[in-house]
Amino acid sequence: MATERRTRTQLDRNDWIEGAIDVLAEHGIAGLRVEVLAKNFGVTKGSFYWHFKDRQDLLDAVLQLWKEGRLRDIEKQTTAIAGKELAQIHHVIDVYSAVRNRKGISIELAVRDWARHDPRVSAVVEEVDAYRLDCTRKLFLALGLTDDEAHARSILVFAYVFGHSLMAYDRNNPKVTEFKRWIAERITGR
Amino acid sequence: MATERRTRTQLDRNDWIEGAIDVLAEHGIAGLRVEVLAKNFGVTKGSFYWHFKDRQDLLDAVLQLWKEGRLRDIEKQTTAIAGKELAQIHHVIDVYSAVRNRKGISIELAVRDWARHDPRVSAVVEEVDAYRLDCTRKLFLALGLTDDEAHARSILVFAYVFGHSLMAYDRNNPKVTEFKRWIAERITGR
DNA sequence: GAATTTGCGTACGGTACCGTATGGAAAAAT
DNA sequence: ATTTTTCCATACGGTACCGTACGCAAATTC
Repeated sequence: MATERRTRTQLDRNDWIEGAIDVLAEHGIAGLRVEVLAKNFGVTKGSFYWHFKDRQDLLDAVLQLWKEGRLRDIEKQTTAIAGKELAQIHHVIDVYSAVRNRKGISIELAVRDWARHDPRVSAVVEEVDAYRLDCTRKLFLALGLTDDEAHARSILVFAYVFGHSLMAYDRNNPKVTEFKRWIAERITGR
Repeated sequence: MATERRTRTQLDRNDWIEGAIDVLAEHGIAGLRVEVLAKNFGVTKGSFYWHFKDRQDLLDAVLQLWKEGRLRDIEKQTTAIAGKELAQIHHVIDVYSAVRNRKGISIELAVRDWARHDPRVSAVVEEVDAYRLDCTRKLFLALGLTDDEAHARSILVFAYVFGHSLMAYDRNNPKVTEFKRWIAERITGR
């Protein structure tokens, strides 16, 4: 009998931000409205405006949390045991383009679309991109590649990963796994 | 003295659709509102609702026009003189990721974002993707590659192209042209 | 040249939001 | 046990849309 909201303690700022990221992933930045978000939580916006100055305040917080999370994640995904750098790069490609990571991909695409209409967001995405490229480049450098080649390959890694998630090609193709494997080897140079 | 609208003959359905595509490229599907579009043309929405049943009617027309244009374009860009297939693939990569083609890229990204929230749009994008992959695969096949490898490389071509346009990395890097060249060669296998 | 059709303006009701003001219950502090 | 603070509901005014009803002038047909 609707005890969920009753037992559930009150919402704090972080709950709102995480809920907002869910909505962002599902409906994009345009669908991230405070009244909709409040309805999702089963409360009214009276609650929202207690925790946040206005909608922009929430958006700023969402962006900040996303940025921190992405920076921490790429750092974690690219720390390799010495001698295992190649496997680590394959791991990065796999993790960032994984079918299991649907929500992560949705968030990524939603933020990038958001960035196309907001320079502040664009700046953050640039920062994250730069760091991702940097981390990945280090792995290539450890493999003995030149700086330029390591840079180019890093760009290819992420361009492929995000481009792939953007495409709506034969997902149910049985050979998809083979193709992905083949492509990954082509990108890393084996 | 504002003769533009006076000398300019009345708007027909196609004018509205093309204007809509401009707005779509700049503000995304969420920013494509009929009152805004009307204001862009310097008319009221009374005009719009004469040419269109409702907003969805316009969106359908936009999607249809986009689809036809993309199908025609990829066909045109991938018809190669015998023996010049490799150069043609490089041409495709160049054209679809070109900096000059900013508007085209904006439209592409806007449509793909639109597709993420509308299955009808998603279906069309899938169609276009499939045709693009098919056309490009034929070029690789002409180079003597196996069907699987031609398929995988085609996926890589477009994943890279769209992924690259999605990324906000060092655009003002002087070495960008070199990197793009290097990557293109890596994708085509030289 | 009167009648019609075409293309658009004006005016309206309705919806979905944003942000504010205010009140009030429950929890925490005193 | 009051008082205070926390957290949320209610109610409101305002904006930006959508779609419809209707009017009207210019172009077209008769």
